[in-house]
Amino acid sequence: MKLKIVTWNVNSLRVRLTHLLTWLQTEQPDIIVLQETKLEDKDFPLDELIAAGYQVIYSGQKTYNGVAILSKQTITETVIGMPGFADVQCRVLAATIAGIRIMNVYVPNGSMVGSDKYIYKLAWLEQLYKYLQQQLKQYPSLIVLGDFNIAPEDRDVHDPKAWEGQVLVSEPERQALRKIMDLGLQDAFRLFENTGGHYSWWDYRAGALHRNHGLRIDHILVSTALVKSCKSCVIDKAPRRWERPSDHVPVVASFNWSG
DNA sequence: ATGGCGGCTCGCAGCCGA
Repeated sequence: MKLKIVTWNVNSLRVRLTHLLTWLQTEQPDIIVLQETKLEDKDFPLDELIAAGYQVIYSGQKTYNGVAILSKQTITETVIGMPGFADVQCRVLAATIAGIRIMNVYVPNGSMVGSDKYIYKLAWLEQLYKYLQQQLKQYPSLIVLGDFNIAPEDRDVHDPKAWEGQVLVSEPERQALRKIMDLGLQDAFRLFENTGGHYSWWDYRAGALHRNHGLRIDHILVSTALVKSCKSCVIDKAPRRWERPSDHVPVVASFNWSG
C-alpha cells in the first residue's frame, strides 16, 4: 500500500483553507497534519474537509497554536496533548492510521534564547522525549511530524553565521532534537538529500523567499521499523508562491507500507 | 538592519511568529 504523508504549518486555517483545499485536490495525500490552525474547535471547517474526502481530528484554540490530522483512512486511538503535561496550548495530536502511530507536533517557537518561552520550549521538548519514548514502545511503527521550530544542522540554515546561537538553531535546542532522534527516529528528508539550501520556511519580510533565505524547521521523523518503507521525502515550495501564502510549505513523505 | 510582513484581537496599536 502506498501512503503519502504530509506536514504543513498553515499559519491560520481560516485564511489558508482555499490553499489547503487546492493543494489536497492535486496532491491527494493519504494523511496530512496541520499546525497553527488558530481556530477554536467550534470554528473548524469540518464540512469542507469531509467534502474533500478526509476524516478529521483537531485540537484548537483562539489566536494561537492549534493542530489537526486529516486522513483518507480510518482514524483511531486519538490522544490530544501530552499525557501528564498540563498545557493550555494546543500543540500535540496523536492517532493511529493504517497501523502507523501518527504524532503531530507544533513545537514552541522559543522567542529568544534565555527567555521564559525558550525555557518552556526546552521543558516541552523534554516532555516530548518522554512521551515518544513511551509511544515507541507501544507503537514501533511511528511517525512524528510537524513544525519542530528547530533547524537540525547548519546545512538547514541559509546563513549559519548570522543565525549562530539564535533561537531555532541554538545548541540546547539541537541537542534536544538529537536526543529525541536517538530514540530511533530518522529525518526522512535526510534519507534522500544531503545538500543544503532546502528550506520549509521563509520570512515574509525582506524578499526572503526570492533570496532563498530560509530555514528547514518542519520535519518528518520516521521510526526504525518504517525507514525501509520510506521511498521519498520532498519539500513542496510551490504554495509559498501563491497569493497570500503561509510562511511554511508542505513537507511530503511517500511510503510503500505493508503493515 | 531589532526593520521588514502577516495574522490575530471585545482592534484603530500591540502581541506573536520564526
